Amino acid sequence: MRRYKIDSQGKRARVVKAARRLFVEKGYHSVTIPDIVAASGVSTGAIYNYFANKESLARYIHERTLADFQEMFEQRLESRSSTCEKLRAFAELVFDLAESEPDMMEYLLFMRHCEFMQNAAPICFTEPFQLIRQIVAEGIEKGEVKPGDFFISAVSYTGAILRPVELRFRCVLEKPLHDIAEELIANAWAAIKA
Amino acid sequence: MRRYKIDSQGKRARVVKAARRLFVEKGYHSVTIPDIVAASGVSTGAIYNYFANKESLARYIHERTLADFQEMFEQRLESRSSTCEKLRAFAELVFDLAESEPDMMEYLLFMRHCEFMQNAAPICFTEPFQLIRQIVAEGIEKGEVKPGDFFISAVSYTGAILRPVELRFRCVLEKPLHDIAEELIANAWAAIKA
DNA sequence: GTCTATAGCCCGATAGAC
DNA sequence: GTCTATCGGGCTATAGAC
Repeated sequence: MRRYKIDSQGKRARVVKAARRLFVEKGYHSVTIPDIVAASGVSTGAIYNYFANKESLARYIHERTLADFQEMFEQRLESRSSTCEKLRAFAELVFDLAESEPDMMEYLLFMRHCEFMQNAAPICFTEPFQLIRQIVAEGIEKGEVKPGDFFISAVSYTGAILRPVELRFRCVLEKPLHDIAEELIANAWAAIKA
Repeated sequence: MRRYKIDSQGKRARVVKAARRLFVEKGYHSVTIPDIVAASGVSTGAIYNYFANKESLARYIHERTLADFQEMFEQRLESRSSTCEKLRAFAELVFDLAESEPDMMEYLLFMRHCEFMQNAAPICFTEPFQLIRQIVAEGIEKGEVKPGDFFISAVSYTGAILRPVELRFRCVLEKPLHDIAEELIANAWAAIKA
């Protein structure tokens, strides 16, 4: 009852890892199959054994990356009850991933999936960001977030958190995110708290 | 004493306009010369008469777009004295441009210039964003912005302003930016005010 | 399953007429 | 200055041996 395509030497995973790194760095269209071959050490023929074509490889990477992020976010939310703490969980996850899984975080921040999927939803419409908006909406009901449009408050918060991560990757911010995390989280919360 | 290449019918400008739109939409590498020919109504030969190659067209567009933004920003700063008002000038410029010059604003937000210029400075290192940081630093000195690292406060503010613009372009935000501008500016200022 | 070699296609840039 | 037609290069995806 096993999958019909066995990946005995983890080649599939190596291709995925190398390709995501390259896609983020150079953009989907700039990455050639020979590039992926060189970076992963897996041959052209083997790549086409695991993926129908370059586009379906990109789609697979996209889905996996989003699903992994969503799972991590939900896991960290379990122990948090107040709105402030839940939003902090998002910020901390993002800051942690920027250090421990930079490929994943850069993908989420910078990847243009429209280069290979014409009519896919923007990332900010996907589950994790829907969840953020829901948390903010509940925060307004509970009186923890200032009254107003929950959408606007959610955007103000995530903007104040995600922009520093972008600038850290672009080497504009010199200090590691962990050193300035508390100040960033405080600023973001000050923008929307009741 | 005139330029040696005359552009009698504004073809050069039409190429620039069409190419910037296409570059933002599809990314540098996805845009082909035939695409630009179709979108601008200018022939291949004429395009190569005005620009040495595709890359130098992209560089020209990049420089012009940044310089235009910087000029507009400086102009709007002239009448503002307090830190809050200066930062508001930035926010209002960005919101206005998103409506009146969406191509320009999308270019500034989304364009990956590293696709055609390998070692160019990130946009956030360029003059307009240096200026923002300077304004915030002065605001801290004057006691208008809370004490701390001016870099962090500048990033928190611009993040809370630019993210909504991104989401508006991605059609995640349904309301026009002008309708929610005051709330966004208030949130961003709340994040960093003294 | 995995490899190498290559077919077939499309793009950027140019040549040469007007 | 502007056009159309085309060349050479480099890409994706496949063929066929192992």
